[in-house]
Amino acid sequence: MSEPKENVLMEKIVSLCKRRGFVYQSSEIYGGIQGFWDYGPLGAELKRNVKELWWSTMTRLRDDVVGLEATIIMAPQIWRASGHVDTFCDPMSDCLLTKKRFRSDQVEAQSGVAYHYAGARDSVSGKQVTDAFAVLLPAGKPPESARKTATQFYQQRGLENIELLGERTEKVENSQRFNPENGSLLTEPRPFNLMFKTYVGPVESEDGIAYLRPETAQAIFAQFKNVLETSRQKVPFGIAQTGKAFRNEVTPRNFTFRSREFEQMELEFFIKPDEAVEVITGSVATPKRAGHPGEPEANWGWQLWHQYWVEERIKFYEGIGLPRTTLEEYWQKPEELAHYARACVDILFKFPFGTQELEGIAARSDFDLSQHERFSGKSMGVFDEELRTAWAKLDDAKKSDVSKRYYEARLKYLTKVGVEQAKAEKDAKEDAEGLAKGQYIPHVIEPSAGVDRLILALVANAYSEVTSTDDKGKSETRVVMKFHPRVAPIKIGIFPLLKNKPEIVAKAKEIFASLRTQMMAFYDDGGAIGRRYARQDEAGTPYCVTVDFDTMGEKPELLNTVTIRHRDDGRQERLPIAELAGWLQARIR
RNA sequence: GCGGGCGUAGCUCAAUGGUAGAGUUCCAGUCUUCCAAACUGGCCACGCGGGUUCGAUUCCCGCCGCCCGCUCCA
Repeated sequence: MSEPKENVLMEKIVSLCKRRGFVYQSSEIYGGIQGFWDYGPLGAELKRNVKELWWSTMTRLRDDVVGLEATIIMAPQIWRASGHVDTFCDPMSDCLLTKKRFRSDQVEAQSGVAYHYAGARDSVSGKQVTDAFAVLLPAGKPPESARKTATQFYQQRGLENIELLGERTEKVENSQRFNPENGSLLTEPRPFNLMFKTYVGPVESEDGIAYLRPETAQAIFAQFKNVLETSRQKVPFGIAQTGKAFRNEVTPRNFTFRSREFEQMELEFFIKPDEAVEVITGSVATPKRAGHPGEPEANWGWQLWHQYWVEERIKFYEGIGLPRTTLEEYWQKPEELAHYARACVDILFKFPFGTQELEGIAARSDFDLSQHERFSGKSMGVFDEELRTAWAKLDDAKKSDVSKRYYEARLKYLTKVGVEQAKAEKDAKEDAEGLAKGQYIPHVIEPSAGVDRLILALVANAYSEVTSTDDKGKSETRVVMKFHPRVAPIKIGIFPLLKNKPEIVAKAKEIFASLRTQMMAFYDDGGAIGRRYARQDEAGTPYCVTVDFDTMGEKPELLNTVTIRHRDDGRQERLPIAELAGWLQARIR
């Protein structure tokens, strides 16, 4: 699993990130803080580029997606409706003997006789330990085995010649307090709340408790009706949002991969329930083959929409320089799916520390909007004129068939979330009647990506080393960050060939002044030309131009031209200064 | 949260119970005709806090952080 070589690569990447100003540890001068990372000058540009590309791909270049920018702290009821208050708060217990960790509520219940000990004493040194311990034995097993386990426990605490103290027994029925594997007592269940808590208002009282959002998505659901009414969009359409989210991870690991403060890029794409599609178009289209299904059609059911977004997202990754060979698709198995999800595809990237998730594309049915409808008491349904018109033209058999299926789907949701049977049936019936009038709660496809993970993937993918040997036989290794020009932090480096020739310097500065209004450009006249190229290679700058004597007209036919040097192969070509901006724009867009 | 390893310039690595040294990077300068050239000068470090000691970067303890494993990952 953890080849030393992969570790070394990760260490090099972390080191380069710091050296070149991509990523620093947060609060480093105070010793750092676990799970928090800052982006330096190059990292900030890289991240901005990635977010802007996502934003324009997902919203500006599409007719059917609009944006939202919601607050990080929202009404705490949102997190009850979404389920985060419950599922983010798992009680945990550790085995006192082996330190193995358990979800307290998922420990297999056991019965038998518990042997309690108040402590132990070393019969030779006289040293005493007063930690309490207990072992559960199945009924009928000899007490000796409990004493043996307890002896191990006290040996770990530094005693050698164990004399157990205060043994007493107790009958235990269906207890979850003992390790099923060895009978050892577990620690008291301790809550692990993964949501960061804070207080709104000056008084830190229970009433003021609020949470930093653990995902950006819920705001989209909470604002769904407002966006629908003000954006002139109709289902199917999407709402996109990027922003910070916070999770108090048990173990932040792998550099920035699992951070406690991180940024997400999420789309909630709302679609009609399959029953509505069927009524309107006569039948529901389902996936025919793997790969991109093409431009959306009115008869697409949720499965085609899901496949469409998986392929759109992979296309996006390819477009910013993550080849398909570095990615993996993982279709979650039915038993792995969250209870509300119908399907979920993870897009994974082959990180040096393992193949890990970049983005999840979940088909979440109408779960989220339904939850907010129940918890807020506000309708999350939409009215669909097309559906009402089409419904009127159906024959009675079809009406009753579709109606029944919609009723069953709604009933299934309502009973699953714990609505009492009689009320669930009544509500599901109302929902089915609503469908006949053109009303439904939209279903949703959710492509949800982690910005920081993507940055790390781009950095890992770009990292490459070039070893060259000079004529003295001394070899050295240089790092080249092969970012796609679209995401590269600096697009162009501009150098005067010589620093001490004022006219060359002035010309280079002139080019810099003109290009920097259009793209991230960097002027450098420090050190030898080769050193400047090497510095830009480490920053991942795809192109560098150099102003030389020919630019100034030493060879008249080359007047006002510059050399442009390619990062990945060192190749150079000559271009008129006037064409430079256009040449670059064509490559960084 | 548990167990193991680690913590010296930005980076790579030394030495030491008695005021920390090199290479490289970086900055300034001389010199320059396209891939980390040379020379000169300069900046910069014992993670933090206790303890032992006349004196601690070195020994001990605690904390913090990083790496690995366990656990967790809606």
